[in-house]
Amino acid sequence: MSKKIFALVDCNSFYCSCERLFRPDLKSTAIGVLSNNDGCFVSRTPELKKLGVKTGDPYFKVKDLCKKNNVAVFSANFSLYTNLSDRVMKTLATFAPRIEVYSVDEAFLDLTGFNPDELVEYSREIKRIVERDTGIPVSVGVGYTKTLAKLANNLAKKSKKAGGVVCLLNDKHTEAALERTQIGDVWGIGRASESKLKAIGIHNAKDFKEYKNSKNILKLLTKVGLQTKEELEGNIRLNLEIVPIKKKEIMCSRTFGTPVFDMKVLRESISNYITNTAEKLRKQDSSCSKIEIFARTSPYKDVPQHFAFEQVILSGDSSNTLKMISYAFSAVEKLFKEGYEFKKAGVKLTNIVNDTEGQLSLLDENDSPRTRSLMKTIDLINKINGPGTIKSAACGVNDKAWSMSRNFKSPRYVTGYTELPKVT
DNA sequence: TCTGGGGTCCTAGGACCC
DNA sequence: TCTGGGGTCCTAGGACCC
Repeated sequence: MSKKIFALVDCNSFYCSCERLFRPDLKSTAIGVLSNNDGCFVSRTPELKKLGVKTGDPYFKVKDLCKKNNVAVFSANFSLYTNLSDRVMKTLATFAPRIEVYSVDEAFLDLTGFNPDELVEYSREIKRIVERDTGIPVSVGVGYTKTLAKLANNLAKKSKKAGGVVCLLNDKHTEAALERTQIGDVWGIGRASESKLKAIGIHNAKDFKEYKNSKNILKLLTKVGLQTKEELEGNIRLNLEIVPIKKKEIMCSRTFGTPVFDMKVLRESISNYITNTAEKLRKQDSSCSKIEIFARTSPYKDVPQHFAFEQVILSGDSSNTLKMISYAFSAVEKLFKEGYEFKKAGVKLTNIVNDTEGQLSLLDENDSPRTRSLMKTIDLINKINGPGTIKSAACGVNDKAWSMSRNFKSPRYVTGYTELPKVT
């Protein structure tokens, strides 16, 4: 059996590239895309990076800089990005027998069995075709583990010489790549782990790989950190996940466009979040028995602060939106406090179980087959006709005072429910 | 680098029990 | 009442990612 080979294909400045696709006039302009509620930057083109704007920078802090430099700023337009993402993934799927869609802008490909000597060329072909057929520029990294493919991809983005493709399939290349990669840039090593590793003299990926005392790594970073080290050594610890792993918790939270003082309005927002999470729950054929609900004031504003939290235990496992909303309502009544300006709220579903397990139970409190088929029908209608075509009255009407600010939203170039125009 | 958005998983350590 | 041993379950908060 031949050695496994992984490729990671990652879209360059994905959200910005999506906006640019429909605005060719912005070809060499600095572009930035803001998170929900126009909070902070989540995607930046190299031109914007050069101006010193970082991921996570709050927009208001660099507003002047952006104005001065004619930066094109957009509110996130997720339905557009999802739509283009699907096109990219479909194209990628034609290049490998097995593919894991890792996030909206990244996919791992199984290239096991390909001749390693031909993979640079093949990766360039992938890059070329994706760009030709979707208009989205991508980078490709190849390695013997996912972590190495990820590392290769980082270098492909950084190095001009690489032309967007880096393959780490021989020891010499790999050693050099590991040495060039700062420890904090390794996938899975965040800030906390970075400082712990630096404290014991590990500064780059090569130091980490060659560090002999695995027990110490286990102690410092737990098994997750050790797993990363082993992946850098070329030992597979993370496999391709073709079928998405079922989530153990599902969350939805939003910052409000305008503060909320009214319990009725808060209930309406919570109903929407329940609707959103319950749909995800059903999509993975699960039910849950616990809902956590929170609402909070803005910690950045000089107003009376309050963090309200309630959790409700459902009678039996459920994925029934209507039942869950009614439980959530009583929780909101408990947590709401008059006189505070709530700026953010959310829900989290936990105690998630497989539906198949639930169905074996004879408890009356679990969802009936009738309820299940009602929910399935609603999901189908919303899938065909668009989100929110059918929803609980508790969710309110479309034009909500509390909904997100999106002051820089691009027009609706595409919808999720029709074929995209051909991009040339 | 006080990182003003959203989401998920992991684990240390407490509660409880034998 | 204090102490020790050992196990399971649960949760808050840490950590990481996009």
